[in-house]
Formats: sequence, structure tokens, C-alpha cells
Amino acid sequence: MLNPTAVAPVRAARRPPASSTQRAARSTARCSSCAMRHLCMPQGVAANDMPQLEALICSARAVRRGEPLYRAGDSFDNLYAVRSGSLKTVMAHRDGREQVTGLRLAGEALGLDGISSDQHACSAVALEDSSVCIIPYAALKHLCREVSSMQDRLHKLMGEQIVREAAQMMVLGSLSADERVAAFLLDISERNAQRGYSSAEFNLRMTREDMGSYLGMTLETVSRTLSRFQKRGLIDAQGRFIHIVDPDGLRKVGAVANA
Amino acid sequence: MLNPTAVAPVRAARRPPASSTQRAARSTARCSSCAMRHLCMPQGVAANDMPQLEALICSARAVRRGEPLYRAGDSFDNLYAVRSGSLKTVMAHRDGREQVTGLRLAGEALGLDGISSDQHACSAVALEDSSVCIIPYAALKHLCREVSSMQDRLHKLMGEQIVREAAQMMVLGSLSADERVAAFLLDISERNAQRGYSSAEFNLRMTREDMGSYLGMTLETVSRTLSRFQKRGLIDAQGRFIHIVDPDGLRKVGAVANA
DNA sequence: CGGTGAATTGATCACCCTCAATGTCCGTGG
DNA sequence: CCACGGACATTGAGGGTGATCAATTCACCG
Repeated sequence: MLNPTAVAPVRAARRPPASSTQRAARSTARCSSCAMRHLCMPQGVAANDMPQLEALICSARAVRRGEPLYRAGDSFDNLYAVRSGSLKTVMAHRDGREQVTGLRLAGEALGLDGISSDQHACSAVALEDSSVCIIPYAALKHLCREVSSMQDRLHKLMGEQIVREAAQMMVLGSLSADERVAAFLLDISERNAQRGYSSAEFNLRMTREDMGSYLGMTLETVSRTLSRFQKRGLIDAQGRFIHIVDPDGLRKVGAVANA
Repeated sequence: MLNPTAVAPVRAARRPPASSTQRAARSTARCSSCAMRHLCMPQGVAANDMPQLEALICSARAVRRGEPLYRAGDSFDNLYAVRSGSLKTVMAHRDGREQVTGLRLAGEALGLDGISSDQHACSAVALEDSSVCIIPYAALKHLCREVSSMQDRLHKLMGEQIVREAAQMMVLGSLSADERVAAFLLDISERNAQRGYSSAEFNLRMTREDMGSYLGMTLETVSRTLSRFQKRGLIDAQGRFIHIVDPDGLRKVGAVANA
């Protein structure tokens, strides 16, 4: 029921498990055992390509909670795949205001914001001690010219981000506060399910402020909304640990406006 | 001062000029004279590649005002480059609510929303009689494997859209109504300037409702905001025709909150 | 000249932000 | 061990921004 990696034991893991910093060597170890292989290496690639791919594109890096994997303005050299943990992407307005623009869970790709200008447009900050695969962009590009399935995979990755961001624009532009929070919880839930984890229980890792920033509302409104959802029996929230009790009810939030 | 194509004569062009429908043949004429060549064909491409590229990737299509170039759910086969006119991209929630997620002016690329799932995730609707270059995606992909500068161009195109959408998420999530409208006007102004048109005067083509949808507010609030900007001497608006009088003043909107 | 779609402007109200107090869980140090 | 400080979360009270509802004007067009 509980998933060992994605879902921490209930009410525990306020601090991430100590093992997570050791799981990924800080040096550039090959990640031939990388759980994200399917991301770096699509099924379509011939088996005999494998060794060269692994040699070429996969090393690992650990990022401590609160530390940046990269910052806005950093030169863009690598893409990343989250191996364990989770990160947020943050964009800054020139007046200093910041907003969370994305959330990446284990298995998801990171760093595409740097392709357009050879500089990262946003920062990526670890929400917990995490580890990422490093994929040198130059090498990946070269590979994509030789292996068409790799090209497809990269294109889809970028296309998915484009669609995901457009969907988030809809969330920010069209939905009420209740609907935004519900949509967010369902999104996380589905992404967990896709990766084989529990869709019902998870540890959000972000603060209420991060959530609010991502959803275009204040932390107080996030907190109030979660409390109301709890009273309505839609979720069971203990701080950052969320249990989705009634997913269908969440999906109907806003549609009916009452129970 | 006035630009012949981007800026229509003041107070005219409520209807697009009749010539615009003839400018682009409805058949698949080669666009060897396509003004958007730089988009399809980056400078880096060797001259002797040119003929094959033109033969491969460029035909044209006209789209009447209000008509869709493609609809959400349509199978994805082509990318497009706007040759003349302008289009909006629209995404629909399952409950039927729609939101404008993007605006494409002449010279800009369109259709990347279909890459991730081989189906378009949003619809593209012409804001005026327009014409687009058709770029078959399969052929483009093939070309990108042979010509590295073409690969770079496509990647940058996708990367730019990713960054642009993230920036729009910031607009929707962090800015006040005044700031959103100001940011929008400045964005259009800069995009016009980049394409060699006037940054001070342009015809917006969208309705107040489209603008509001794109900016996450109601058409009434858009209208009121524009009126207030006009009273403050920041702009001079006559319906959809906008003259930016004080761009620096627009940039300061929200920073000081008063004149 | 009436009809339609779009834009403007006004009046009212609700949603959500702001400010504030309190509570909880930490890790740290007395 | 308990006290303390800090970060985060929750909850309340009040106010402002922008939505909603509505009326009017304007341009275009059949």
C-alpha cells in the first residue's frame, strides 16, 4: 500500500532518510543501474547501442535539500533526470518577485529551460535531498542525429513540457482557488500513479508557500482550502503528508460548488 | 513610421485588407519567396542544401479569420510558421471552459503542442485572414538528423516556447491586472520590434475577451485598465488599435502603483 | 434603419489577500 | 531535561481588487 520510496512512512520523514544522500555518489558515477534508464534510453534503441549511451550520457549528482541544481543565468550544458527526490523550478521577475513554475518528481526531466538561450531561464532547487542523472546536452544532440528513437524521445520530452505548461496556464487563468488546489493534488496523484507509486498517499515536500506560489495564491489560502477539503472528507492532510480520500470528489470541486 | 503590414492605417482595417486572402494561394504553392525563410532555414545551413529544403518543407496555407488552422485532438503532422496575419492558440478544459494560451504573429512558429502525443493539445484560430508555411514534421525530423544547424533551430524553437510559457505563468500567477495588461502590451511591442515593425503602434486584432482570457481576467477589467492607461497618458487606444505613448511608464506600472 | 457584435462604463458583491495571533514541530543550547 | 528560537502551518478579522450583472454607446452590415 505504502510505497517505500515515494511515500514516506506516515508522520515520519520530516527529514529525508539519511540513506538518500548516500544513494547517489557525489562523484560522477555511471548510472548503469539508474532507475530512470527508460528516460535516457528509450526502448526503441538497439541493444548494442546501450553501452555507448551509458558511457556518453549518464553520470549522477546529489543535491541537498534547499540547494540549487542550477540557477537562472547559469550556462546551460546539461539536461537532468530526477533519479530520487524532487525539485522545484523557480523563475524570478526583474523586480525580485519569484514564482514556482514547476515541480519535478523522480523520473521526470529537468533543465529544458536552458535550451533556448544557452542559459537557464529559471532555477532548480531541491525540495528534499535528491539525486539527478546528468545528460550532457551536446552529446545528447549528437546522439539524436544518429539514433532516431532518441530524437523522438527528446522531442516528446520537450513537447510534453510545452503542453504541461499550457495546462498550468489554464489552471492559473481560469480556475478558482479551490479548483486550483484540487487540480494540483490530482496532478501529483496521477504522476505518482504513472511512476508506479501510490496515487492516494504522498508526501508533498513543498511548503504551503511553494504551493501557493505555484498555484498563484497565498499560503494562507492554500492552508484554508486544504482544511476545508479535509472537513468535506475529500482528503486527510497531516502537514505535508496528504491522503486523498475521495479523488472523484476532488474532480468535482468547482463543478457543483457544494457537496 | 507606420508599417505597411503590421500596422494598419489608423482606424481602418476593421476588416482585413482584401488582398490578404489572395496573397497566399489556398493550394500548396512553394514559398520560396517566403518571408519566414529564416525560420524554416537557419543561416547556418549550407547554400547547397537550400533547394532540397525548400522542396521538402515549405508549402503554404491560407486561414480565414475565425477559422481554425487545427483543432485540439487533430492528428499532428505539421508544424507551421505564420507568414502573414496572426493566430491565437486556445485550450479547453473538460468542463468546456476555454482559455487563450498563446498569440502568434507573423514570423512565429506554431503547432509544437502536437509533438508530445501526436495530437494537437490546443486549437489554433486565425485572428485575421492569415497565411502559414506548412512544415511536415516527419520530414523536418529527418532533416534535423542530417543538418545539425536545423536541429539546433528546432530545439531553440521548442526551448523558446517553454520559456515563454513559463514567463506567462509568472504573469498569471504573480501580477495584478494592471501589470498583466502592461506586460502584455510591452510583449507585443517588443515582438513587433524584433520583426522590424513599429513598437509604438499596432493593431491588436484580438477582442477584449481574447485578451482577458489570455491574461486571466474579464473583458470588462481589460477595458477599464486600458481606459485608465489612456487617462494616465501611457497609451492611446482606439478600439483594437493601440499606440504606446509612454513605454517606460508602462514598465513602471505596478512598481510604484501611482504616477 | 434596425440588428448584431464589440467596447465602454457604472454599481454591487464576493473571493481572496493582507495583517495578525496562535499553535506545532524542530533543533539547539542552557 | 526543559527552555528557547525559528520555520512552518493554521485560523480569524477586515479590506481591496477584480468579477458579475447591467445599461449604454459605437461601428459595421444586411
